[in-house]
Amino acid sequence: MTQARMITPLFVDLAKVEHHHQLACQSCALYRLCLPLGLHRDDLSKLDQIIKRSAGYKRHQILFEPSSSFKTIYIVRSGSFKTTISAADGREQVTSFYFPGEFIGMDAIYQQRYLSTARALEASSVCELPYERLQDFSSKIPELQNQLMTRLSKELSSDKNLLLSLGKKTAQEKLISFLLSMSQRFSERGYSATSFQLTMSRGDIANHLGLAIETVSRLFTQLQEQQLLTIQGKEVAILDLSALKQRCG
Amino acid sequence: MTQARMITPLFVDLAKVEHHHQLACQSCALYRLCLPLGLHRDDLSKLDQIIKRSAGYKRHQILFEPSSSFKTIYIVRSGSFKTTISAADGREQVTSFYFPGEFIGMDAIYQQRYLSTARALEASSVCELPYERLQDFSSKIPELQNQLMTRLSKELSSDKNLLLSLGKKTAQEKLISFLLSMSQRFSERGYSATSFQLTMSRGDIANHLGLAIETVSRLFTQLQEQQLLTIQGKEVAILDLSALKQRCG
DNA sequence: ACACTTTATTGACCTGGATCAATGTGTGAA
DNA sequence: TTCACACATTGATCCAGGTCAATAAAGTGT
Repeated sequence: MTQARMITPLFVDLAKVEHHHQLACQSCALYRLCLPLGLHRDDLSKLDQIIKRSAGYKRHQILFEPSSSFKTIYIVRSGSFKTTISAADGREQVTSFYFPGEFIGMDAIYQQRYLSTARALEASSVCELPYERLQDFSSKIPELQNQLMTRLSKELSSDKNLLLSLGKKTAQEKLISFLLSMSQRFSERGYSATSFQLTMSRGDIANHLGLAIETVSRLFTQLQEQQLLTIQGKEVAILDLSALKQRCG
Repeated sequence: MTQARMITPLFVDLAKVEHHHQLACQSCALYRLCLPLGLHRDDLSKLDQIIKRSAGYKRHQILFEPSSSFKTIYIVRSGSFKTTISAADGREQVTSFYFPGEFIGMDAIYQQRYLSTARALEASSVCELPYERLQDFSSKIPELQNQLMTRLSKELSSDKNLLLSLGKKTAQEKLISFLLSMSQRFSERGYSATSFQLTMSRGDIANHLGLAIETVSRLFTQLQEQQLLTIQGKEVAILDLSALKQRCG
């Protein structure tokens, strides 16, 4: 989500205000995608007071890991993150990518312990929601409670769709599904649905989809040969969105 | 979860009361595993009034599917269920199995539409929680709200663990992880951790783990040859639990 | 007890994608 | 600008697990 790729006004102000850590939700460019949506004006300003705007995270910097104590749910403010879960022997699975307005760390509510490790994919920043205070608030503000449940349920839905990909789809279908999901998320954020910059490496994509790096690389080449997209480095241009939709299973 | 396999007092009364659809939560044998845990006596009796105890479902009967309108979250009262999610071309992925005390349908909160199809694996029954009324209640009862969030988060955790299995584990590790998860869930419910009856078919297990039926069958044979367990039909006896734990990755 | 259907096992063979290996292409530090 | 190192592509080969095929059990209804 680099500044260079912005094509609509939604994020125009983000660069300017990036350093104003205590910017109120009401004037945040993410308002339409974020938690406060649907909250009353005065509820929102109360919520505002418990939210801490963090300093930035650098590429590869850890936001939390299983050894961190769970106190906070994070919302991406700018940039992007990945979460990974580890097997006993160190094998890792990239479970999700997160973009502005999305919540990270909700799987820690059960067990009060982060299940996964979250790392920045690029220079990024987050808002921190102290979970205990969020609980207090949401018992007073039904709409907030509703938002939290909806977000949890949304993550559940996307994990279940990924299960379908991992369990039943071919390598090509997996990669196309992934690209379409990226396309949709960029477009929801006011960027082009057909031309965007991936923030994760080929290795991250391959791992996330249960494939080898080489397979991902070959598939990109193949999709280019079929004139469905172009890709150079991290820059993707989708040439035939509907053809891709037909091939994703 | 057949009556024949009960070995502790936890479920002793369940057979007798099975037909009392309006049995109160307070006297339900599932109390310790279920939603009401931690609720005050009077809150509980209020909750009781919005819960509907359903009639039974037969093996293979559908509890809900994506075309059903979302109004209800279900809790398994007896028996077991599976949920499947479908690709456009009809391929299905078994996303979860559900046992007594577990919640089905939480992925429908986002979008207000069931994402998956839920089917009974055996003769089963559920409690129905009308979601709207549950929302009203949980804004008055913080502990209930907390329970709901925790359940959502728990399902998120187990889905993420399944992602790790599907993405990074070998066929044998997948099957062992699955058996250990079953073992734990039976044991939480007062059944033996080492001797239990699977309620799902080989096909369901294979599908859930992203394997072919034949592979599952061969792996069972192989694990028997290695003296780690015995299996005849659906009856499993784990002979060396700790050896299995070492091999699940 | 019977026939009939569904589910599970076992063997033989095949293939999609992994692995191994070599080379090419950024990209950031000094 | 150059070095150094991480990341990406491409080709050759291999194998875990899938597919196909043939029985064998285990349910299920009559």
